[in-house]
Amino acid sequence: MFTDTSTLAWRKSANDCLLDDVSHILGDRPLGARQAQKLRTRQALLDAGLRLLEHQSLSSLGLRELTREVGVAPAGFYRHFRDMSDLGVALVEESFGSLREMVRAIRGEQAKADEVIDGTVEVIARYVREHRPHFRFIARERYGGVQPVREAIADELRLFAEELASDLAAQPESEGWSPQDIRMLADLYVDHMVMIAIAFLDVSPEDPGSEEEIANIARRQLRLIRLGRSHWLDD
Amino acid sequence: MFTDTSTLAWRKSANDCLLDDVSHILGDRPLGARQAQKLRTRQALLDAGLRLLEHQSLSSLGLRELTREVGVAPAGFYRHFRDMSDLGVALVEESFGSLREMVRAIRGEQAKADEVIDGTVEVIARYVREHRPHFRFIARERYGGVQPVREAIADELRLFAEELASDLAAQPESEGWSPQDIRMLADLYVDHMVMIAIAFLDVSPEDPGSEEEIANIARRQLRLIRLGRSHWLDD
DNA sequence: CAGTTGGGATGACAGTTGTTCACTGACACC
DNA sequence: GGTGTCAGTGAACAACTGTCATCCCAACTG
Repeated sequence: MFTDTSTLAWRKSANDCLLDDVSHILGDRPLGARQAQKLRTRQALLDAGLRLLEHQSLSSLGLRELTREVGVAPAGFYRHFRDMSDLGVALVEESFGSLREMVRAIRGEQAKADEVIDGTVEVIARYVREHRPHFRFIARERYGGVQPVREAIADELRLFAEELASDLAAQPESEGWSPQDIRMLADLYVDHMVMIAIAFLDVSPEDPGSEEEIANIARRQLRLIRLGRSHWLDD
Repeated sequence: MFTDTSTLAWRKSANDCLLDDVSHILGDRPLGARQAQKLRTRQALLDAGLRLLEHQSLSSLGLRELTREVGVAPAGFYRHFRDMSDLGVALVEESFGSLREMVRAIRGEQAKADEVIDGTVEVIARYVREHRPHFRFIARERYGGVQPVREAIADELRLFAEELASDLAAQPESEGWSPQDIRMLADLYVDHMVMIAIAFLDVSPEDPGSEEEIANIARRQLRLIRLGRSHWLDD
């Protein structure tokens, strides 16, 4: 009798607002209700973590605090993650996963310079708008207290910079550029795109006025960098 | 008999490597051994905090952990700070205090563009070299979990950007520039100087090779921005 | 020289924390 | 249909946390 009620209580707390989100991961194939349930609680831990991390940093997030939020016994946490920094790394992957989608949109289209800049700023704004908790987490932990998480973020950003560098190298404006210079330009761009995203972060909640102001500044900054790029080989 | 030993033990732990550091604050005037002692323990708390914060973030630093390090009773902490974020704000002021000195050195001298850039990068490198714990703290907490500290850092950086903007406005290259454009350039510079400092942070310990490499990249990035600046009004 | 002040020590308070353990019962597989 | 696997449980652990009222005694004031 007790087992039933407790199971139901767990079902309720673990499932709400999750069933749809993971269904596409499971696919149409029967993956076994067992593993599906495990994935669902794992996702519930990640979601609750992201929620709690909106107003604190990972190093101050308690294991019990998290499991309490999900409605799982403290010990259950260890079935999914070795420790808190393990969960943090998983959150990093999740965050950059959703980012990568949006980036591909930009990489694909070839347009003239100003359109690229406008599109870039718009994609950054949209990413922050639609994934604010994710990016807030990234910004907090990029130089935060948990080493493995810091390294995971650094790796993702390095990867991002490398992709951008190869994109830049393929452009006609890069003729005569050394690989090192292209890389330093890519780093400059990546750093500033992160700064732009952070600027959106602090102001965005339903305030289209200042969001547009930030976007305006961001566009001009990117344009200035592009201007410097186009005169790099002038002597 | 017990009181003596405990007092001595406290004296020892609170004073080491501190007596010289605060002497210039106390001045030559007799300030009262009473208040001098208070200042000394306050400073000891700040120093120990900075030491402990080298490998963790402020939100995870415990009050007892800190007082234990200093050799002071836990309750004694409240004589000097209301709470941890109060100490954090004090550390922010301390950090930017030492930075401000070095910045004035750059602001004063007028030289040609490349020399300014080289000097800037050198000053950043020196600041990180000589005040690594301070800057590590700033980098960690700039977007960290403690709101008052975050705001204190943001205020200091805004002040810094405003000073830089007024410097830029006074330069002949800024003729025809709108105040908004000058401000956006100043923000761009400040953000990147912070990024440069962070880059120095991760690599500096007795590795002149990679320090010089970072400096090289930083110089080229700043030069590219300056190039963009000088063509901003080209049409 | 007394009296007051206040920096600091003390010890206990009531919670909280991360981690481990044996255990259970629903699922998956043969 | 029986059996092993394993996600999740709940209790117990020791260590830790911030906060408080209280006392001590050196340092200041008059």
